[in-house]
Amino acid sequence: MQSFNGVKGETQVHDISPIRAKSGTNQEGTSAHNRRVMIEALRLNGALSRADLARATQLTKQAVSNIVEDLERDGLVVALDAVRKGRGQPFTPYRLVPEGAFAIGLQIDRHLTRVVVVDLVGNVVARAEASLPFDQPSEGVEIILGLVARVRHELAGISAQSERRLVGLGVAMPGPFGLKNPDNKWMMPAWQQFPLLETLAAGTGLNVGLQNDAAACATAERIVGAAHGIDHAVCLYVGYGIAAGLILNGELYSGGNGNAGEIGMALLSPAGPGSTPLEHRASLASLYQHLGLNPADANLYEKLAALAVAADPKVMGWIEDAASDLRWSVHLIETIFDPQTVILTSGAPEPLARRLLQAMHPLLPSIADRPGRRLPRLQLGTTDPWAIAVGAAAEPISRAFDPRFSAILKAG
Amino acid sequence: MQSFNGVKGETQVHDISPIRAKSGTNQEGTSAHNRRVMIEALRLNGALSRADLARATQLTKQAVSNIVEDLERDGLVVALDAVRKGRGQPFTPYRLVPEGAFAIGLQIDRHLTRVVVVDLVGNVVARAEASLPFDQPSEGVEIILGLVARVRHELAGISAQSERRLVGLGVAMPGPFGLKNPDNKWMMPAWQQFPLLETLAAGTGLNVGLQNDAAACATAERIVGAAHGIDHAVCLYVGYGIAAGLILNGELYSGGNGNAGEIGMALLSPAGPGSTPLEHRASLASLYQHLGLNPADANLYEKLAALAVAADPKVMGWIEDAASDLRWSVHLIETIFDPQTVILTSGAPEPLARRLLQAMHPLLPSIADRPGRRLPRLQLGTTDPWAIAVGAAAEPISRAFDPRFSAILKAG
DNA sequence: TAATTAAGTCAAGCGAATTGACTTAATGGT
DNA sequence: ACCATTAAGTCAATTCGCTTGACTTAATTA
Repeated sequence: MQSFNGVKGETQVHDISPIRAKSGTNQEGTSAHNRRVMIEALRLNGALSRADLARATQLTKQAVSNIVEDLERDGLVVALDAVRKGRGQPFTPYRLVPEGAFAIGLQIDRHLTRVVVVDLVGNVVARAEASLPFDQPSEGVEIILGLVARVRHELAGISAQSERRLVGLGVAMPGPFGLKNPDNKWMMPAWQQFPLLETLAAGTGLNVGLQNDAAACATAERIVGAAHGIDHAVCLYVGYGIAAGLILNGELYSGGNGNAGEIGMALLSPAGPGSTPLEHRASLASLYQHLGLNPADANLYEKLAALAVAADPKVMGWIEDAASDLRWSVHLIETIFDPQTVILTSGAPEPLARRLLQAMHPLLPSIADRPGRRLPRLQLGTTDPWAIAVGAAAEPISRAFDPRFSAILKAG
Repeated sequence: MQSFNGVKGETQVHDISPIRAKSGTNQEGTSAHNRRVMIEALRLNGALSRADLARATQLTKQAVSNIVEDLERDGLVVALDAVRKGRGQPFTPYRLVPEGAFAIGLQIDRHLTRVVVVDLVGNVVARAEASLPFDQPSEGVEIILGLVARVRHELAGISAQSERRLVGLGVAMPGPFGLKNPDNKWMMPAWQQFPLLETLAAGTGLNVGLQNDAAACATAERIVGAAHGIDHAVCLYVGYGIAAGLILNGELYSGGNGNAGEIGMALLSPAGPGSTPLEHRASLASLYQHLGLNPADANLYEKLAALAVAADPKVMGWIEDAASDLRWSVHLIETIFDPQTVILTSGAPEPLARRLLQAMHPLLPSIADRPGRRLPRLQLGTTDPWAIAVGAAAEPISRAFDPRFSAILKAG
């Protein structure tokens, strides 16, 4: 018997280091998973009868009946009118109750913060924004807590229960996080050093989670956008910086340290003077610089929209250059991830985003160019500037209600 | 109430399209998962007592006891001598029984095929190889079935039970799979068109699965190599072609169509004449061409080893060029995936691989260059030419015994 | 020698899905 | 108009696998 490498399966009796193992599970995990599966099925299919749910999830009618009854008692689903269709007893479809759960989403951007409240199905039920001091997080947090209190108050008006149904607060801000040299203008260094999550958790009493802005965009696309029900999608987000949100196997992928998809810092060639980070070329920051605009300008959005509609030559020039890099980025993403589709999202006004999308065509050949494709290789996602805040809010909802491996396991 | 995009959560009562949903689960799923967790814990930690297992998996002592008893009866684990350590009753460590399961791994390469039998802990217990006609799969399959029969016969000599304990046959061959134009010399077009898996399944009576060679390499690294117990690792495989095997969240990631990681076809710049596929520059095929060697040469391996040891100038020149591209590839991989480590593996002789690894240093700066790192950014994996076959065999073992989401769910 | 610590077993309990028979309420064929 | 058929959904008993809490065993330490 021989091993192909030096690393044999030698038996070491007892290690000093902590034991590495995944958690086990029990009936609670089973039940939690099945509840989540029901919710996801209703989210993806609109409304389903118990019999439909049983067929779709491979559970017995009886199990489904019990779970649906539970969910109904918890106010997460509601029965619609019975439907007669063909032979047999009429069926009673169930659908999700939007007011069954809420989450708060917080986007922290360079000069601006947005807060939204999103319900179980992804509708925005309250929103608020304010400008933010770029380098004064302690002041900024006060502003944020004020906005959160405001939307919470608004939420309280919706129903008496709604406060009880808040599942968490999701934060989205530019990454990457936790690096050595945070004196990088893309990363909002002052905010990264500040104990943001702890302060927000203490100030709101909610569970707080963090993602980068591209991840939030992908999360938003998955809950209410182009990635709805798609298990392998990459969301290319062109904002002030540029990054990719990765939906792999139906879940957001964050990497070993939460920085997966931060392609803004990717160098564009192996070496030498042409070796520029992607962020310096294909990002709105580069566009602002190209146009000599001040990123803090309050009318920036409208100005850009007007220039894009008018096909301003300087804008078109930037588009052409950026499109070249982005076209190649899509090629690389397709080659590396083999996704079902790539979604282009942007903080830019829609006319600009559309022109950018057009300029990226024709796409470079890649393995994505395969026979029998159904989804487009590249499609436009949302260009709503609130999308990141929505995605931030979608994360706690997804954590609470979507089927996922970790939800089955004990503890953690 | 408003939604940030056109895509509202409108309730459609009953769709014609099939209902999309994940499977539910039940106690069988629970139990299957817990068994797998035990096996993984023993694989990662060598030998553990029931009490250790209970602590590590968060299950109760009693549950662990029952499962261990089951596993012991099934011949998958065995008790070692009791150990006295500190106060309390001595504990009885358990370890995996290598002969508890076997799988056959098959590598199909351009001019060669290798077959191995691997046991539960990753030891190679039988091996065989033969040369293969590049473009005659129907003949080739006969040769392969002959080799498989041979190793199975050898396996039968190990124990009476061993044939019953064969969990499957894993195939590894160059990808990508299922593209439009399979008249590409890297992809072995004749083999891709041939109904290989069906023929092998019929000819062996075993479950058959397929991966590309880089994925197999990553699977091998995970079971017995540098990625053992690491949940986020990318395995960069430099063989005749080049590709990456992706271990994400502790599982191999294959993408939407099974072609994730096939970076050989990645273009090295956005456009223009410099836009070459990576495969044309950083692969052994390019080295053979650079040296004027015939890839089918039987002594290729020894020749390359000798040239590398002697620091042949032509080889060193290729190494320098390839290292530049690979250094950049590592940079991109780190930026995109944020893995805990990148593993360089190769079908090249070890001296050549070592020189290549050295030439890749210093690495380009990236987000992987973070404070508090424990693992090296880049490390050398196996250079054993049998590694791909081992990885091919490891896949069915992993499928049968490793904890994974899909193993909990009902049905297939 | 007695107290303490820890591994591991025993037996009853419990939660959640399964099973199979049953009820309800439609449609479609004669 | 009637009855067989089809399908949704319920009822009650069962089963399966983890949990609970008390108990046993066997070592170390004071």
